[in-house]
Amino acid sequence: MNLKDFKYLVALADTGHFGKAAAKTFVSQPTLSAQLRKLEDYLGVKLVERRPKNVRLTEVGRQIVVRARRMLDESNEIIALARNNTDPYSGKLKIALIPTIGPYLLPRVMKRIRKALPDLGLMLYEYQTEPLLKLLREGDIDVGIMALPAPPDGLLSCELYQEDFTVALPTHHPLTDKTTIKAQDLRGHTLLLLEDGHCLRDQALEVCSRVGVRESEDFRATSLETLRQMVAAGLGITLLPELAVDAGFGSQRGLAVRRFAKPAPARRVGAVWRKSTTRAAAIHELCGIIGQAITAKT
Amino acid sequence: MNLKDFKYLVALADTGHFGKAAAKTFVSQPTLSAQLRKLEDYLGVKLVERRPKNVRLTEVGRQIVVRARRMLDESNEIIALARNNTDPYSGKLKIALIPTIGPYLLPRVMKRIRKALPDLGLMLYEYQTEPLLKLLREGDIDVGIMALPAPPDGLLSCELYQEDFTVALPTHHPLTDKTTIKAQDLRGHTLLLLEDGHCLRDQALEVCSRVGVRESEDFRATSLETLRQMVAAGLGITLLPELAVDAGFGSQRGLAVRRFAKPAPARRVGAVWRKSTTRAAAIHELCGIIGQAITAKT
DNA sequence: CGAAACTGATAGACTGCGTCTATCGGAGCG
DNA sequence: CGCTCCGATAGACGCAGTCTATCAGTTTCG
Repeated sequence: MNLKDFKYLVALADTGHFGKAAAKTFVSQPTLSAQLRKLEDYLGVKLVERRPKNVRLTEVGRQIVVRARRMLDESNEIIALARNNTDPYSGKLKIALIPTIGPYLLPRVMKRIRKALPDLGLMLYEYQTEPLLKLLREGDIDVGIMALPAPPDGLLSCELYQEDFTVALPTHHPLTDKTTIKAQDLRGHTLLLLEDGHCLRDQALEVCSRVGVRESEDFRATSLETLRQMVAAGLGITLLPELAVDAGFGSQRGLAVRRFAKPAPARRVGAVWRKSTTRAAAIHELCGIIGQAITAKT
Repeated sequence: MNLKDFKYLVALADTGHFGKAAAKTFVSQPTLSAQLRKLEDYLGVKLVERRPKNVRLTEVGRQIVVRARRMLDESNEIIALARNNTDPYSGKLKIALIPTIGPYLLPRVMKRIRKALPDLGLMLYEYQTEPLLKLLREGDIDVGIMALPAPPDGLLSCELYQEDFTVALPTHHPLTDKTTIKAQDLRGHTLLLLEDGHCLRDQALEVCSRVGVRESEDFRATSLETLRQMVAAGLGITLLPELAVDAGFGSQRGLAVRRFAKPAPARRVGAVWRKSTTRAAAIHELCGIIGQAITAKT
């Protein structure tokens, strides 16, 4: 049983004439005749009544033509669906960012992306690194944007930019006197950090642990913004990634930011995707745009 | 684009595994692989993402699978539809009878037909000969039951039975004295007939015109029953086909019936259908049953 | 009433597609 | 580092779909 056979049948139903139906379907009349006979044999039912002057559908034939039409409609819809998705830069692209990047990166790049890839439907998600990687591997999302390095198994990645860490201090904190800060300067100060699961927490700890900074024991921020508020309230200091510094959410009152002395500790931010992805073209384009946007603004 | 390809695709969507999908569709793995690739090439879209451990559908792939499933459902429905109609003695059969036969023949045969062809859905209609033949030729009905001969163009027919004409008289009519009547005996009596269009009218006229019976000028009955009532009321005499005599509709009071002397004038009643009909088997069976029923009872 | 026209069926040949078996290449796993 | 699993590739084969040419049965018209 073949889709073409049903095309022939429907054409015959429309024209009531073998020759015209054949012309309509761009085959010879014997072909249509034979194929229709084959279909009738296969179904074990007479579909049309051949009459000297024209052809009339059987009762069963009529019922079957209804279904056949629906089938052909579906097939056309499939073709249309495929045609609309032929453009590799169209369709949905599911992209997840970690919480310490998303809110600060997106405002800087979304406008450019929309302009460069207007047909790309970006679906944005926010997950911490571990669940993000899990969803990525399972195919629930197409791209992850996170701190590199990413585990190499089945994944590819591309660095988008590096961002230095900065030190966020209460306005009247002694360290505000310095224009640049060295890691050792942090010794003895109380460090406020994000809760477990945020990679930024681990990165900050790695910077500070070498010089013996002690972490505030009874506090774990759930987001960078609350962390920022706590620092402004004078409860301690923290490290902020560069992109998060200028984000003008709420007021910056009570908060001072100082850069590290070169070479400043930094993290690499990149995009990660499956080797086997079908959206490589769109992803590469996306990476180019984001990289360009960040380096241009910095 | 082929239905099988979509079967492969759906199987792959279900199993997430080329080998298993191939087994499920009873082909080799390379076959399924090649056909799927062909489908992707044809549509110009990647449908599945081949991953080392299992396979995942593309976004487009998922959308297409939905349609593909619908298509396969339709095709299965078509097969089921055909299977249920494979029995030539099932399905609808549209049968029309002329008014002077239908009400008298049907009560004698319907029970037998239902018993012998329980799956045959009889659709019954009543038309005079001319419109009946028109509908028959156009395929709106499958069989006509009428007085023979039928015009031969594109039609076949089969005699079911012969029925003698009888003379219907008011109870106290002089002709009731005779046990059998000759055509000449009718001379000088007033003949009541059906309105134009009924073939029985023409048949009765043919019997009587040779002997110079005059028809009542201002009266045309619309049905045999009204005709019968008029005769019983003493307004004239008429000819009744044999089958209509014993039909016990209403009372027979005031009505006497006499047979013609042999050879009695008669009409042949038969079934008529298109040469090109697809229901020949059912029709032949039907004719056999009706013929048997009538000859058995007579 | 007979010839022409029209319609669908049949015959026979050819081509290409779908299918198979055998094998490869690559990735993950112990 | 070798084993295993999975999908892709190669090459051969056979049938199914298609074509052209022609037939057979009806209808139509001069």
